Amino acid sequence: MRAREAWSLVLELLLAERRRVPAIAGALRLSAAQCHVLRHLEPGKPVPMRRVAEALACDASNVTGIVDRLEARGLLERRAAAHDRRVRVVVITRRGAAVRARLVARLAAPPPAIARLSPAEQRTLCAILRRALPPSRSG
Amino acid sequence: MRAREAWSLVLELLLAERRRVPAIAGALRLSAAQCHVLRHLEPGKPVPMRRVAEALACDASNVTGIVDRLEARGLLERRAAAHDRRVRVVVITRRGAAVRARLVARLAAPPPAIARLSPAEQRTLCAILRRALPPSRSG
DNA sequence: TATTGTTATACTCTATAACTATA
DNA sequence: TATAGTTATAGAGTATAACAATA
Repeated sequence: MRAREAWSLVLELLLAERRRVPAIAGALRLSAAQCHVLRHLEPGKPVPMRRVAEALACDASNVTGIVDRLEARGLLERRAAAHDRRVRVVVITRRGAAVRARLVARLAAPPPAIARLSPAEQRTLCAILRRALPPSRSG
Repeated sequence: MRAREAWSLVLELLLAERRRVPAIAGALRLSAAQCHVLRHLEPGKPVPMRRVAEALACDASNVTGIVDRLEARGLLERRAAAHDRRVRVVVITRRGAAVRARLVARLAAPPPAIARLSPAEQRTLCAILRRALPPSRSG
């Protein structure tokens, strides 16, 4: 059973890259949670607050403050939902989309650990990870 | 170049397992940062505060509070270092070591994504990740 | 009655700056 | 002068509980 060893190696990689998100976030004057929200908001696709809370995997009460701060910077907007007046949806603004694009680009840059692998190893890694991850997944 | 794709898949796995550490921490009534500290402290091996800060990759001023709370629960102790009276070292207690053992065991349990891979895939994954990770690494 | 979003509250992590005691 | 640890401070994330508006 190599599952434990494989997992411990993944954890190690995870630990090695632990500062990556905070560092990229900081360079864009964002927090990690704010990055998650921006990343989750595709331009032109409104998302209810409740869905944002699920994406962040945190209590809904926290989303109020996180969205407040993003809205104050003009990176997203709150709107009323037509079908249910209890619901408020969040939409990324043009300015927010520009920040999001930079964010996504920086996150996508592979770290040294991945870059140092040979093309063949990278292909194999892709194949295995595609098998490992559940089929239904959202960025 | 599959590096970007491989990295995006690793990020996805990372995202999928994002709640793992907080969840395990919470079950042991610890924060994520406190878990990192306990994990870093091998029984019988004192570590200077400064090294703890490096392990957490945060400013040294934060370590004071984190260690304070662990010390208040009797999970570790502060001691004076013999060679340099400015330095204080941290040592895990017997009680702390017991909590640490449970913590490490739970962290080590492979998640579904890894467990669903075949033994051959797991072996290959191990081999690739060992190549990816720098040789000098500490848990 | 149940759900959505908010507010109030309390705790922890985080960085920066200033301080002390050593070196 | 420089370093190790602390304190003070401010800002952000987190959970729980209570609340108003709506379903």
